[in-house]
Amino acid sequence: MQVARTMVQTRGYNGLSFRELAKEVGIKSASIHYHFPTKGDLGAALAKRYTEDGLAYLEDLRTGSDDLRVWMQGYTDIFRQALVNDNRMCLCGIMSAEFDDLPLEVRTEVEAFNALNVRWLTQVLTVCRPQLSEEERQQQALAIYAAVEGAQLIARGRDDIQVYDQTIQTYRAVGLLP
Amino acid sequence: MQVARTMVQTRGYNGLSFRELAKEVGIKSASIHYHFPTKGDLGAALAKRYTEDGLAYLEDLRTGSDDLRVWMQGYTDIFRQALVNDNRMCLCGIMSAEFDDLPLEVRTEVEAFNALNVRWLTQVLTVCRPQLSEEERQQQALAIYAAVEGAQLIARGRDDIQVYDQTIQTYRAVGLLP
DNA sequence: ACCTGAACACCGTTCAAGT
DNA sequence: ACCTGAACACCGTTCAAGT
Repeated sequence: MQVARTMVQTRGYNGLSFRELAKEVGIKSASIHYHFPTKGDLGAALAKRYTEDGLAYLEDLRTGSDDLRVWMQGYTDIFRQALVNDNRMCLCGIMSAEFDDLPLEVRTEVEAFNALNVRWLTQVLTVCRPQLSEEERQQQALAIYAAVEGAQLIARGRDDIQVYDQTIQTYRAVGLLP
Repeated sequence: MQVARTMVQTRGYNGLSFRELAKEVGIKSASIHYHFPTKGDLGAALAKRYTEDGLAYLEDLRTGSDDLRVWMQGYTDIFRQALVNDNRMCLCGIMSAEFDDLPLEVRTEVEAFNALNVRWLTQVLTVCRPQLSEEERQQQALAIYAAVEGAQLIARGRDDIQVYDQTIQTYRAVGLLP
């Protein structure tokens, strides 16, 4: 699954190949089908674990500090890290782009990841923008998440980490990011 | 090329199939290779024309009105239109996600599209935010473009046009969009 | 319980052959 | 100038067969 995750993050769900994956881990492609009957099963499992890992990271981040700056820095850093690491993308970001090609079970997991991000960001906004209504907070959280994913997408298209850093910086300067 | 463009916008570059495309337009896949020797040639041609169409649209928009609101509404509307139209994505946005799989000639065209957007937005910012330096304007233009692409990406992942509208609205409220 | 080889219908690509 | 059929090595998937 480690290898498969990296493949999807660099080449997308459509770019993930059972045969290539099998070669990488030293078994035959038919053997992978024993563990994950279809590509959809593998994709869903990948997105599920990705979301679980993200949840653990974000929980640690929030409990490990009470500094808003640390929280947001930690948040934008995960997306930054993917780019630094071989110009990869967020697993669910790249899968969102392929949405129409995604089996139903994969879509569900991608949606769960989106929901996680919006939920976490909404909680952060509860602390730093208490004057807003819950609905306004959720909309801002969604906007922040969308903007960060967009920054990653464009920076990747340029293969330039500076594009990401400058865009995040601009989001901050303009007040979109707390 | 019309059919191919739609295919990429819904399923991505990797989801584009010569055989399926051939069936759709009523010839054999080998015949398409006569016009576009490789998939990269087709992809590059698609991105090139897409950029040309975008350029024409944005030029008309800017010369057809001198109202900033009309300009920005027109800008966010093209990206909105793709979603309304069968939940499609910006051709170059979806290709950015598949960047590592893209042949060099396609990458070049994707970059040209990015550059076009940043250039146009920078010009708009020259009018409405003249106090900024040229460099600041370019960075803001890039941030706006990235945020709009991100909004489209996330809205598509939810198959919900309201997510796009609300996110754009939030960008506006927060001052990211003029 | 886990793996494999062989088969199936797909894919991009090539090329000799047709009009 | 444009198209085609057949071949090549790829793909996900299935399944009978092995340990």
